[in-house]
Amino acid sequence: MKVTIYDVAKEANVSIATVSKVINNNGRISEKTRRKVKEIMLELDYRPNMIASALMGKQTKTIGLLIPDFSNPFFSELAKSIEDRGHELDYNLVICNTDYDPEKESNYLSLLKQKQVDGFILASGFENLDEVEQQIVDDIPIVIVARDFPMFSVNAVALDDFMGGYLAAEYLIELGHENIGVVARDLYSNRERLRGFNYVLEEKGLKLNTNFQYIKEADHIKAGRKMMEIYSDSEHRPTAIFACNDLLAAGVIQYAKEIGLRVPEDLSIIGFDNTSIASIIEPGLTTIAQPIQGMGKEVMDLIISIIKGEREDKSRITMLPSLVKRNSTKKLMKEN
Amino acid sequence: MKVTIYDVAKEANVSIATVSKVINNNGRISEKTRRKVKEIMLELDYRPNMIASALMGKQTKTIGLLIPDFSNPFFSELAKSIEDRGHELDYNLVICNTDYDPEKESNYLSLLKQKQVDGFILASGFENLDEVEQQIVDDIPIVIVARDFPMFSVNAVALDDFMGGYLAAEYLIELGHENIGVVARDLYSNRERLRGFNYVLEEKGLKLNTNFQYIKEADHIKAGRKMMEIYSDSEHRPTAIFACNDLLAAGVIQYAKEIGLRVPEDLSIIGFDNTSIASIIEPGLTTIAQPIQGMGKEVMDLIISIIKGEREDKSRITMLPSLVKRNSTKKLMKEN
DNA sequence: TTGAAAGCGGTACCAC
DNA sequence: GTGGTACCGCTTTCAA
Repeated sequence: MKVTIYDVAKEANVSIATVSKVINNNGRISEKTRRKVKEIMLELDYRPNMIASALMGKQTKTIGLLIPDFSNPFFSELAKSIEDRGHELDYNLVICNTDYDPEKESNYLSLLKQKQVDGFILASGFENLDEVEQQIVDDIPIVIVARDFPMFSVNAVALDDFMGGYLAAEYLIELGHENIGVVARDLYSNRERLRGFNYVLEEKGLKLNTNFQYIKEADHIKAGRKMMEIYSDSEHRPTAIFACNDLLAAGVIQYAKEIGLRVPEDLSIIGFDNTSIASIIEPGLTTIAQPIQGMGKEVMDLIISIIKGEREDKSRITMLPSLVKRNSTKKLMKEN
Repeated sequence: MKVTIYDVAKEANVSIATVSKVINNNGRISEKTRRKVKEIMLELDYRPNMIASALMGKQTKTIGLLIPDFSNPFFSELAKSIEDRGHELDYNLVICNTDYDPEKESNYLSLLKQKQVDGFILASGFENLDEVEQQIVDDIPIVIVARDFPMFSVNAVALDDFMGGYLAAEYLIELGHENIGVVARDLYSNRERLRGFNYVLEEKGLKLNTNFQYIKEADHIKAGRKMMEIYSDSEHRPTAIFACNDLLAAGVIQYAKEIGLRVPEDLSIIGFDNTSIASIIEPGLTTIAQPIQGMGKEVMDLIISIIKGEREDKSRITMLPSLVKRNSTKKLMKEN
């Protein structure tokens, strides 16, 4: 049978109250009994049952992480960095894959609430924030990561997506491109990137390639391919593409090569995220880097400080993207 | 305040015992009271506190998953498939990234035991199985996945690694290659793959390229590059490489291209796992496919049946690999 | 400084 | 059928 606080108490000739105090390091205990009890705990290899203490209102040291899609390296790398920080701080993660499905999202939310997680980190879709607001009303600590919602009062660690799009456009234009296509999903973050992108274009008196449309496909590689197909079939094929994540960019590159376009000579491509695939594919992908490590750490630190009640006010931490140049982009050669 | 079983009982004018029976669908209850109670539960939006019932010995419906490295697509895809099946069966996953670190492994194991997870799925290193054996003694359900330990009596869902290596060798030899290099880590699974590989070589009277050595580097891409560097610097450069996972293969391809080798014309490469990166990189990677989806489902089903006490005996489910041909391999052109 | 006892929110046995 | 009640293992107040 598992050893409980009673076993320790009996063995040490003290009450369970006393044992509890030495476990939690509080209350007045003589140095002598404290040592004695500690000794017995070691001897019996006693591990407090966290379930029992959670029932008394203590924390479960467990946080729910909702992720839309594990198989996207951006999210798995983000999850890894969050988990890393959690491990340092002694928190575990219940990870849920939501497939961008609102129903799954709210199922998980209520299920994990039943399991008394200390808080939630949402990296998920949640285009509809009603559900989230409800949770906030219920006073569960929540932090949103990698997704910004300027219109809501939620704690968040987000990327400056506008700036990301801005950087991408700026660079492509600097390279001389004027006919540029975008590949994006109809998500808030992507819309922001697009907005930043268009901002620069307008500044320069340029316009987005008219074939632009939001992709629907769930499989990003395929979606990238498909969108590139649309662009390449059009009369005025873009000389450069800005893809709103690395996976989309990979799809674009694949298709471009298949139809005989050289990257970057015939087509420059810039991605977003700077996940591991950016350096795996060929040519190396120029991309807008998200500080994934940093975001993971920040979001974990933020939620824990909220759980511990260390902050009253809501915070929004905005991280800045940066341009990582590799070989998928090149100065446009004027054909004349 | 959260609504408890007492609130429901009071509101429905019954005892908590009755409510409990309704919740768990057991005991004799009149249809009338059952309906009444259910109605009240809905009305009050009552959610049983799983912590409390866990304390009474019921399951937590939570399983610990130990993974060595999230950022390896094989593991993130495996985790995803396990999570998927868990979701269907109403189990959550606490996912832990162990970085192949034995200390982290045992930390997590004991921590999650304190949290009363119903069982463990280990996809982790655990070259040293002492720890695992200890847990088995403690009677915690454990299943090992993607790692076989023929010498231990543990439940497992594993791949036939020997056969994987066998298939790889067979194919390369069929293509006419005779000087073949291997890239592998010193892990049980990799050793098995190598053994299967060598088995075929010997059959054909061939021998592994003498520059073979186990890689040490944690970063698989880099490790692949480094190993390819060793092979290419040697006098008798192999005409084909068998890399024990797709990431290693990607590294090999990168380096090969950088030094001007054409893949597959000058060098054929075959990977292992058939993760998403096999179709992302260029050329598409010929690889030995692991049935990741299937393994995820099997391992989840297996652990749950153990948890439910539906099986007495230990089982070892062996899944079979298959060869997926893409463009990184080619018939050897005899130079004469 | 220590310990008795009242919970926390359920489950399950046993009377009625 | 239904309800009283003793737990599960721990925390916390309060008295001694």
